[in-house]
Amino acid sequence: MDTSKQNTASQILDTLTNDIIQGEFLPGEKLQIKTLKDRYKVGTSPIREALSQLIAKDLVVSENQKGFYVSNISIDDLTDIYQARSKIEGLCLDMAIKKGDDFWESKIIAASHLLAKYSKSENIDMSEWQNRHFSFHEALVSGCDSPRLFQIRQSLYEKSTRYRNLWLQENVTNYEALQANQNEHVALMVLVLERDSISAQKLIEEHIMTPVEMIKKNLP
Amino acid sequence: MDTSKQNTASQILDTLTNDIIQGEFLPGEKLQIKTLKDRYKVGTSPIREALSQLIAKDLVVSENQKGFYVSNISIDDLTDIYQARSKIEGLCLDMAIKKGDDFWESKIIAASHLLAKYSKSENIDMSEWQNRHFSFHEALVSGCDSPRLFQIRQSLYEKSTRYRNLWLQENVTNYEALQANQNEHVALMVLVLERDSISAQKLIEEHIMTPVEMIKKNLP
DNA sequence: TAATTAAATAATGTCGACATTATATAAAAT
DNA sequence: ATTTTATATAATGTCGACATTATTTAATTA
Repeated sequence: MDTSKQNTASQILDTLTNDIIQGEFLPGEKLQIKTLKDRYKVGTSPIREALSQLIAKDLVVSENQKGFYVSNISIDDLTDIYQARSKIEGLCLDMAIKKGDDFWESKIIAASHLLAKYSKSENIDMSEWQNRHFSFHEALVSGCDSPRLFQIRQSLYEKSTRYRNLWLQENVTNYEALQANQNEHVALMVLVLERDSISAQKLIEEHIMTPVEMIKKNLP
Repeated sequence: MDTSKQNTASQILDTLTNDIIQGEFLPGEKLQIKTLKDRYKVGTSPIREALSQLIAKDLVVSENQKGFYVSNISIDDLTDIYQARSKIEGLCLDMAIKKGDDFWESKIIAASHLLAKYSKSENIDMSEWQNRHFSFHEALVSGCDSPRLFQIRQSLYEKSTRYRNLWLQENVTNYEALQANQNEHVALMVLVLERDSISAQKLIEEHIMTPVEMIKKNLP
């Protein structure tokens, strides 16, 4: 698909997706057609087409003749998403370790350096830290050449991000937690470069599950 | 969502999904709005909303101002889907083995019996065999209580079905292949009931990958 | 006053119309 | 004859209108 010249529906989809993930629209909130039309200054069709795609992505639910609502959140769902995500990440990492080449290794080392340097720095801007964190994990699994697994990974990441954002809004970063986190990253890289798939898989699963308990406690 | 009183868009989605998976519309085929309106006797909106959902489900692609097309197929995509499917099925089975109770075990034994009996029978109706085959595999993973993993499993199954249908149309079933297949089912059940997760996972992955080579050769 | 019913208001889901863009056809040029 | 340009045709994507269904408000009853 050509993304340079999108149609209105696609633009609305991107914006709405973002607005939901960023918590602009809260879980369970009604998405009234008229409100959305006014907000985004477009007609009925693009709104409904975007909402249709969001239904397929599980970010929106609809009831016939009653309209559209942002998908609800729950502790069970949070746990399920993170658990599934950790397993999928494990699969991706396993495949990456089995198929990754020199170029893949170098990408990991580069990304790790960027993350390590920033984690040690004085004033940490969380947005920048998240970029580097994201890139590091992306690098780890980049050797996995399964488009479908990647797509699943991305979709679950998106869903988990919504939960994380609902939590982050009211929480500042904890320095010690960040350092513990960073130690795991280094350990992870070592295991991956040693091609120790079993241990790496185990660690990445634990790593991803780490924030779950904290998010649970802080869920609105 | 209430499925008893669906709206037009949802009905069209179901029908269209089926028509694509069953090969009523072929890979790469253009899905012209007017044609679909005439075929299903509805207006523009429900058609476009259904197509929007199919885009999110990867069964349809669209290009701005050029319209909608059934997603293309390829050997690479076929392989990727089956590979991802086998891994996901492995995850589901692993979790089922770890969490399954007596009731789950009995469901497996019951489904296995139905499949075994039918596989030995004289005149095998493939549609009925597929039902029982499906139910057996469903029973195996039914102990897995992760909605998300199940959803991913279902989504990949749907995609693989399209490939299988494109192949099945021109192929009759091979008796020996069916018996070999059936032997695997029995072995699988034994491993699962013994709670031998590692071996069961290995076998299910191979089991799912079995038809890939044959489908490859017969792809249109 | 609380519960029930009726009327009024508002929202949803579907439709056909229309402007814009792409494609097919015909005319002109090399 | 082939390429290029101009014209005609067709399809897409968006819009507001409207019938249908839900929700709110007011009126009626117990």
